[in-house]
Amino acid sequence: MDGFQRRKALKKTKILKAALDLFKAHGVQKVSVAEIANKANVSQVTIYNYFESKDKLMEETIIYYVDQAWLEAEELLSSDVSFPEKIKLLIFNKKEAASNIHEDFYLYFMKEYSNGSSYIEEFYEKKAIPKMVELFNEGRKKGFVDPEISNEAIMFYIYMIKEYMQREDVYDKILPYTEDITKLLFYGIAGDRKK
Amino acid sequence: MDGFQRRKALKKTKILKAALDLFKAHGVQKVSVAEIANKANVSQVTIYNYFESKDKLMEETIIYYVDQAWLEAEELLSSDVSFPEKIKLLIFNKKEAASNIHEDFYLYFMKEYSNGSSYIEEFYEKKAIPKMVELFNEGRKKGFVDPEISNEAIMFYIYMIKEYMQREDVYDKILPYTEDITKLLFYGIAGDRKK
Amino acid sequence: MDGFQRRKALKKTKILKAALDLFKAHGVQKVSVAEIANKANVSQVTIYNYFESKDKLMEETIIYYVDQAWLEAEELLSSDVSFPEKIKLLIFNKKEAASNIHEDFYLYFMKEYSNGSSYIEEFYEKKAIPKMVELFNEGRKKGFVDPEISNEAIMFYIYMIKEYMQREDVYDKILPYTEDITKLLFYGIAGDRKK
Amino acid sequence: MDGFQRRKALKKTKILKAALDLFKAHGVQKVSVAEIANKANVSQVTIYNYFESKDKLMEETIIYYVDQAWLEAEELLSSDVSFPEKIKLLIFNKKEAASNIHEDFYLYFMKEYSNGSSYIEEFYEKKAIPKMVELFNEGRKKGFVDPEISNEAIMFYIYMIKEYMQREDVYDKILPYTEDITKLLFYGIAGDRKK
DNA sequence: TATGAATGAGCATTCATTCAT
DNA sequence: TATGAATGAATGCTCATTCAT
Repeated sequence: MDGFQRRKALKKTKILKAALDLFKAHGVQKVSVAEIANKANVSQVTIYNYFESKDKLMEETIIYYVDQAWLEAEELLSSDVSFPEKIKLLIFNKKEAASNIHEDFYLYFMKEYSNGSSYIEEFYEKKAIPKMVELFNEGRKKGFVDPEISNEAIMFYIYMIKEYMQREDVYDKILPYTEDITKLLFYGIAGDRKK
Repeated sequence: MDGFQRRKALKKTKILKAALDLFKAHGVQKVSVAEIANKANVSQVTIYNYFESKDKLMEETIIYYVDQAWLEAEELLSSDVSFPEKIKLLIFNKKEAASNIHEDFYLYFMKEYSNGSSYIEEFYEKKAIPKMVELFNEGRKKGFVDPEISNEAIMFYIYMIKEYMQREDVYDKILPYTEDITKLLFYGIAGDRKK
Repeated sequence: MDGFQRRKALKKTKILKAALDLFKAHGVQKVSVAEIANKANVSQVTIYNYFESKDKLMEETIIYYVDQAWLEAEELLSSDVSFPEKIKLLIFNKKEAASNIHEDFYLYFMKEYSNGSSYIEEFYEKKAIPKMVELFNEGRKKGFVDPEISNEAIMFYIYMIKEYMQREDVYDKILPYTEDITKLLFYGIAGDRKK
Repeated sequence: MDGFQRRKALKKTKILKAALDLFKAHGVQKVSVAEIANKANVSQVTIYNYFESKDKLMEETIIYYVDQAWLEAEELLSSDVSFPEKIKLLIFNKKEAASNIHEDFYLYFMKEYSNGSSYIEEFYEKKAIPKMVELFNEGRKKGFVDPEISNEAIMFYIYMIKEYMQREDVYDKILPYTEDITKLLFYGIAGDRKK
């Protein structure tokens, strides 16, 4: 990558960062291209030169965000803590890049995901899901996970909780019940019947 | 209620219905007052006469929606099926008014709820929560519910799943895992360890 | 005037009063027909039944106002005070119906006057001007008024000052200079050179 | 000022000119931003880019107008004519930028003035008033001005007449009485009693 | 006669996008 | 490449006026 391209990439990142910050804070719909340009200290047209349209910018912002978030998640998954702890951190760890996402942005993110936008789709298929499956298998080996439950269902479950926790209005309300939620995740509403 | 008022109420309902349909389908922000007026076959101004502003219209639309949804939920809760079946239906019953809500509308709904808008808040406090608590207590009596888990946590859990299922992009994907999800809800990822 | 007509007249007056109050307070342009209807406790349509249009309502409101103001002015002019005192009161007497008129209303009033709307025109010609001329002649007889100055010019002068004083933004600022203004009116910027 | 800025300033002036013309002719409230845009041959949005809002545009238009009017007034005041002639010209000189202002615009102008909008306020304090005081002092030295009358009162008087003359409906009617008005200004309704 | 309901036309303002340099 | 300037289209909202009872 020569100087030109490096500078170009830098500027792109600057724009993506600005966009991500604003999208996270106020949602996609409420943020105008002008605001992003302003925050990134570039002209609106520069944004169009790099990203074609607000829609495309949003797509790339999501990709940028996914990449960042994945770095954090991967670190956690590869770390040396017990299975239950991993699960708990995965769900409640507020440090993650995702923290305090404006719901509106999350929606766009999820839509992107389910729309089959190749990058996100591939990211899940090639990176996120395998790593999670690996985690569950580890959990099964250690007796934490019911062998009869499909990985898909568990994943759905975990993403669901995680996502729910991201919501501004939910997190604080639910924090006091962290223990209960964890218990529910592991043993369901019927409780640990072995005890 | 005389003829005048009846007609007024009818028109109001017509507008609310149109608004609800459109909000559900495309979200609040993407639907213009003009579109609602069009769909309801009234003039924009009539909407303003009845509802003051788009914001207020949205509030009333949410109330209208909650009322409708509650009718269905209450029927289910009062019906003569077993506890597990009730829970399952509560979560997966697609017949409910809520079906296929555009996420954006849901966001507004939840914001309304957490903002302490009196009607919704009161609705939960006075109607929804008591009925749910009653359900859980019944479940506990019959041994389906861990006595150590708080009602709040369970409710959070159920609403979370329910809400998640409402999402256009999720429902179809998750349907095949209905059984697994139900199991997870009841026994968690550890599975029914009593078996 | 039978009961019907009396009630009709009463309602008309009620509307005119409401309109006048609002016009005075906020100007003609900022007051909507709905507000007038509201303040007068009648329906908008009733206003249209009586006055045809907002424009016509305004015309009649002005007439109503002129009639009221004239009553006060006439009383003053017919009273038993000296010529200079009369002039002074005429100009500075804040009690008059006109007090604290929103400028915007005054504009409409003056436009009406200069447009040759028959009533106002006639009012001036038949009532106001003759009375003023009478006053000036009395003033001339007593040596207060230069015989060489035309009545028209004096009238213009007095109306001008009076009108200027009506303006919200002017009255308070100018009050401290009341004496100076009066002197200027009587002796001009050159001052009383006889002294 | 480079080419960019020059063109920008030019366009701004073009808009201000259009706005001033329209405001003068029909008043502020009756003129829509669209009309101004049309007359200035720019898009509405351009106006918003330059002036933020209709209100701000109006403020700047007033400033623009004051500046223009002052240029003419200053020239007159610095010219080599007698004191009485200066006063007369000041009042009756129709050439001035102010000519035939719609009253509504004048209201906004005066409101601006009395609201303490810094520019106009400062303009009066630093420029207009000192120059006028200078004029009066000159008049006093030459025996045209009563030493006992305050500058404030005289200024009030002159502005009042000037303003009154600006009004569309007044000027033509009053023109025949120019001489009388001037006499009244100098000697009051009592007349020049020295004669 | 009186009125609640309804409306077409208009307004200030915002925004994603393109033009011209 | 980068940008200041410009814009068409749309939006929420208001108002004087008319309809229908």
